[in-house]
Amino acid sequence: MTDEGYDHAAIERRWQDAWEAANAYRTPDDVADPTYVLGMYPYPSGKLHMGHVRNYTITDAYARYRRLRGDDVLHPMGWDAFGLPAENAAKERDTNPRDWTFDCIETMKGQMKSMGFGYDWDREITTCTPDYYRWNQWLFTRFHEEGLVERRDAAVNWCPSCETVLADEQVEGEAELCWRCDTPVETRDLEQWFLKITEYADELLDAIDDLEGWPNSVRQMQRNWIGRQYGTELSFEVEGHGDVEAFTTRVDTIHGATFFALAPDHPISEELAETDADVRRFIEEEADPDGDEPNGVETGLTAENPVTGEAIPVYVADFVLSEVGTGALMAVPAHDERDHAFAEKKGIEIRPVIAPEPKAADAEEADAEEAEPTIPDVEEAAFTDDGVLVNSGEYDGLDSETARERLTEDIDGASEATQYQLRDWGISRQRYWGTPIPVVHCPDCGPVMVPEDDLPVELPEFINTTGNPLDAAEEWKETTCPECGGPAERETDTMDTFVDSSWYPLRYVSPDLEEAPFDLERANDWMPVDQYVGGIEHAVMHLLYSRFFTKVLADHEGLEHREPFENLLAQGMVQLEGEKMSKSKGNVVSPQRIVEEYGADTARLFMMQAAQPERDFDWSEEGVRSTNRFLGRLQALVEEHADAIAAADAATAGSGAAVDVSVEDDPIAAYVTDEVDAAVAIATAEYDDLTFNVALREAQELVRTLRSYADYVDDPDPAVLGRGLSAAVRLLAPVTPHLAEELYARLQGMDPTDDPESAVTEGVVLAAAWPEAAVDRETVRKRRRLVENTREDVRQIVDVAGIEDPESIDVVVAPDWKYDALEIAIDSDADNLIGELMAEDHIRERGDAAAAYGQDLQAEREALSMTLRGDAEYEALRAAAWLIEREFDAPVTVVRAEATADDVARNAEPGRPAIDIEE
RNA sequence: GCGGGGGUGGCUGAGCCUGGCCAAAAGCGGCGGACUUAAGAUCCGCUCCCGUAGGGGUUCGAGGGUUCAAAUCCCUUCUCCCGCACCA
Repeated sequence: MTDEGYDHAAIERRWQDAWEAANAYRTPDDVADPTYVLGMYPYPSGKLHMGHVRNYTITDAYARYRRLRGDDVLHPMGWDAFGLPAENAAKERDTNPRDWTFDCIETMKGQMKSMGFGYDWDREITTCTPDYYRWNQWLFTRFHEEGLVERRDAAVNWCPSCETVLADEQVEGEAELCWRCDTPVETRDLEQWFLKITEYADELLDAIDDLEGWPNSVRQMQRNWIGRQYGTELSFEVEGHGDVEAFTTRVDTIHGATFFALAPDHPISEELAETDADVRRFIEEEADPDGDEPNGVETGLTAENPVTGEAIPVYVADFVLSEVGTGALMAVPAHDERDHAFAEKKGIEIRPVIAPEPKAADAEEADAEEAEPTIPDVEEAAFTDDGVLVNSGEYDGLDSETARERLTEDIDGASEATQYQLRDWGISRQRYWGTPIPVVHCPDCGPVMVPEDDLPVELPEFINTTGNPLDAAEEWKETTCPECGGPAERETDTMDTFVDSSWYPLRYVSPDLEEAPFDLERANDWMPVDQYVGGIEHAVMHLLYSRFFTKVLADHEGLEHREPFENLLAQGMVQLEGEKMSKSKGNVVSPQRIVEEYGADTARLFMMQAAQPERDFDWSEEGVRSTNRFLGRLQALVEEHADAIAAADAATAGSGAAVDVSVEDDPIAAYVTDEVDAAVAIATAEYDDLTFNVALREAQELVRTLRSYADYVDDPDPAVLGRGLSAAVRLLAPVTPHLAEELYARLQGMDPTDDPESAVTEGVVLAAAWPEAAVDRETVRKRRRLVENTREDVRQIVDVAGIEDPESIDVVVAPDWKYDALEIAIDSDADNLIGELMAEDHIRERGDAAAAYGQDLQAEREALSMTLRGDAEYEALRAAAWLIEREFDAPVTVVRAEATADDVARNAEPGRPAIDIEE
């Protein structure tokens, strides 16, 4: 690097030390309602990767921004410290998960500090400490008391490689692979602990509509996951087996049910397998629930259709899933594609009972004899839409929806039923490194909750074994029953780590509290999290479980919030050449290297200005270098002028207070002042929206303008330049905090290298206020457009007219009466605009000119919009005149139309000055 | 299949909700110029077509429609991406 580099290492170190010494990011317990900004806490895997850096730069930038705006901010960090990788790593390295985890935490914490993330480390939480996980246990017992915990024998997803059970959510794709190690998942029957999240299924689903601060994609994914369906539950009597429950959403098609199907693991199927060799062979060998082809075997039994009394054949079929509905279904080949395929294969009758709704037009034509529905041809393909019933006896002619209601009412034992795809949450894991489930198994009393006073149940020392280390910890396992005092054994399963993360935002509120998981009163004040940021991979699991926990805590613990996260941002990926960075692809860019080479500020700024936070973007070394150069130039610019600025007026320049510059005295300074306001107005709005990329572009643009000013003018006004630099530095401060602090101190005449203490205590951006803009965005937009259009017009004229070397350029701003006329035209709804205009004396006086302009206005009537007023346009153009002079190397005169010759002024309109160029 | 989000100038990508200063931001790439011994960096322009005074023409996946006016609203259609899925 060259003359433009700056000593990022020294600067970053200096300010990181300063912040730490000043405890700058501490949020005291007594603040009323801080803005709660949270990034998803990381799993301490060893090193920070780019995804982390992006995630936490977003939250840090937003937290810093809110702080500069004067908010109290809560911005904590912690560790999702339980989990399988620690166990595997411990085995590999012959250590234990605890030491390995804490090593990782130390490393990552150091990296976070070197990135300059401003966390309240006094609130740090680490889920693998008894201080934290005791509350998982406590919550488990509370859930139990409220009837939200269940122990049942369940077929579970078992990963043979991880030797543990997985939640449904942790099984990926059609191939059913373990989310961690991609091993095909097997099924096992085990006694498992479940949290009854299904009790909250309706609320979890319905409340999604109100999560307006969440991305639609995530909301939709949760809706799908919960998968609520309304239908009918009814029973078919299967000969020899009594009533068998089936669920259907299409009871209107029941007259077309031509067979009945059972899942291979349905109790009846299993019973049949014992005596029927064909059924057994099918279940054991042929059934392939993952295959595309529906397969099945006839049982020889029949089921009685509860409506028609008809006896239909019963099959065991592999496309029937025991987890869906009741594991048994009435099949209607005519109106269901899957049933149709199966019926075709087995030669089962396909009987249409729904016809398309006759078209309204047809109905009218055939009015007299009532439009007969046309029975669809279902031999080739099923007709799956709703329609009108046919071949359905007394129900003929009803529309599907009405028929469903009527049939559900009429059929004996049938009832409306709701099905969910959401299952209860199995939290048992046969692993060591997690929260021990606080249960004791007594031969006499059965499973007994560990009493609150005996919590936490702490993990024993790690034992390196192939199975579950807790099972091998004999001494630990042996205990007495809390109820009868007899000998008993501890539960050896631990909890899914998603339990830990389901309530951790609450723990930050009172991380050291010993009486409860969280301070209720403060949590009520501080929650919910105002802005949550993390990866889309948690769209369902973590975010759904957290919502569930929050609702339970609201119902039973007095929490006054039912949702944990008000606004959610799912950040995009950091890619390299369009591909996700991953170790296996070997295309990983190390944040550490970037920080060492360019500094944390460069890394942060590059990431934030590269793209909107929710978008994927490509890492580019070139982009990083150019960002680094930008910071170098900014630093040099401040350095060059700092002394003059500080000397001129430390109070004014440093604080960025309004500077009084008139266009008359110093048009260029006025232009710069306007641009400072413009940048502040826009960047502020963009920071509010978390569109850092736009905000930062504005800040960078401002620096460019300031540099042009300093270069173009012989002696730039230190007050003007100082105000601009001070604003620019603060606009960048959320993203490049170290350099911002350094430069802010310099602008106030301090030398942080000589006098770090006072620079820290007096100069910090942290203590400064966000810059204020003297204009609104709309004015900025109009002003910039005017200047830009005018410059472009001059260029065009010069170009089209072939003017080689302009002698002088006159810019004539329209007379006030035209602005008045424009305003009247916009407000007016009169047919004859000219008449209305001529009613104004001062316009009528203009004679032909007024009539001509009136006609123009009339012609574009609907498209008119208000510009700045004449004097504002005049000022803006005067201030910008230097840009034109600089470009064409010719003097530019900006005048009002009143002060110039009529023939030129005639062309001037609001928003569009007349231009006259002398060759 | 169901649900969600897209298709914009050489590329990336804003705009679309709330129609009109939108031939359409910004960045990249390309071209020209300034600076420099030179390169790099930086700065100033240009980058759909035509045009000797700011003009005109044709564009925003395709086709229709609404409107004085459509990239923006409506309908149809093609296509890409993401999530879920033998879901009863």
